[in-house]
Amino acid sequence: MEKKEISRAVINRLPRYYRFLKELEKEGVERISSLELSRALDVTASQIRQDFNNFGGFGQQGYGYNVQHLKEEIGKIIGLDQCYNMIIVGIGNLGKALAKYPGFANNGYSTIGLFDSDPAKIGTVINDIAVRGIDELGSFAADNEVDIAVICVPRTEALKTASLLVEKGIKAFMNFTQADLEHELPDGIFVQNVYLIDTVMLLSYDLNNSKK
Amino acid sequence: MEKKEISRAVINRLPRYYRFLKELEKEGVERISSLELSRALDVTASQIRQDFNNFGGFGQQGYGYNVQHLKEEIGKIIGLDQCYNMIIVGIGNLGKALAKYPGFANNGYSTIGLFDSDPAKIGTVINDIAVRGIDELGSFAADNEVDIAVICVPRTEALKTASLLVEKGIKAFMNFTQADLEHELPDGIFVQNVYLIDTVMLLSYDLNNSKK
DNA sequence: TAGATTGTTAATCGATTAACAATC
DNA sequence: TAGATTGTTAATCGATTAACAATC
Repeated sequence: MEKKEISRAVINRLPRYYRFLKELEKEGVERISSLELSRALDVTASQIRQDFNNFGGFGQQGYGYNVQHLKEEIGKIIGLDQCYNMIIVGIGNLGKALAKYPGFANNGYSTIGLFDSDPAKIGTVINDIAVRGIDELGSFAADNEVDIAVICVPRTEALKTASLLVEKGIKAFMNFTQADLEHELPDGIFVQNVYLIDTVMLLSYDLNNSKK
Repeated sequence: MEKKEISRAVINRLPRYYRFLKELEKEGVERISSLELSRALDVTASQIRQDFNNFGGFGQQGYGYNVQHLKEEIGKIIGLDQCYNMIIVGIGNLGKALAKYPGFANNGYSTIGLFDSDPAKIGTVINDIAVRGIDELGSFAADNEVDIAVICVPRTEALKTASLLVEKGIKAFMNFTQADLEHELPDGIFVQNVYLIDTVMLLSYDLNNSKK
């Protein structure tokens, strides 16, 4: 099983490919060429072929790609042939919104636990799941198979929370705080940050640097 | 005013630099070297100096960088010496959470309008702002100085909504839907996507491709 | 002055694009 | 078979890193 390390740039494009193919499939499109894909996705056809060939190539000369097959293969690479259990820690406005967000379940990510330290929230039910106290977090993580933890606690609590979960064996974090978990947690732990502030800042940069 | 185009990779790092410097400033740190920055931010010292030198260089040989000055200069580049007006369109769970999110206001982004099509929501007040009907969106955008629109409507409405706002002169969009606004809207319009699904997908990829 | 650390040029590395032979 | 389009190699482009002279 000799793998030639696949670059992060390629990986990062996979979800986008997947989503687009899923849509094509829904529309009943059967085949598509790299050129057509490139027009729809605003990348070069060459790049698309290169990307796919990192994984062995899923097409056929003279034909192109079978939409359904390509979708499934990319899904497998991402790991979408499995389901994942998520917990959300910190049921503030954002945590609550994520608990209700249908997109996760629709794609195979089930939320199986919600946690907050506020006694007023503990016991309330969101989307059929009761909020548990943060003191139960450790035991819950130890007793259940949790794949991904969504961190929505206040920034000051983020590292402590994540570290506890790492101890209990959780390896993947979706981080909505400004804490730099990636740098602070041990190697082999995966962190994806959603830095909402950074995102709007990039918009103001663009607004200020376009008027020429 | 000869500008040598600054690469997006550099721009994308600016918010992170800014946030870290802001924190250093709060802690009372006065000066810092590129080497110290590189340790804290997990990039090379060389890259940090390169990045800053795209804008002329803010340091001093033998001394390093003055934290406050550097923070202010990067802030100016991002455009944080100004304030911005935002509107949020689509007050579902996510839209509501964003309306209550303090991070925006804390960084100079004021939310001045909320819009939804659901009559039950219209008139309700979130964070001192009354939700308006979506039918008022066009006139509101025309009558007020709106810099950034946050798109939280259902995906099927996203392009229509954004197009209307483009007509009214809005140039920057923060997009929480899966719609590919970037590709569909005219040139010169800035879109930042927050694809929550893509983010968790990258975590499942990592989970599946680490166990060696 | 000597030491430190930047600014900046040159070297390296990696990712994207171009081109075309392979082949369906 | 002829046409189409991939898989794949080679060329280009851009971003990161290394190195060091400039200078505070």
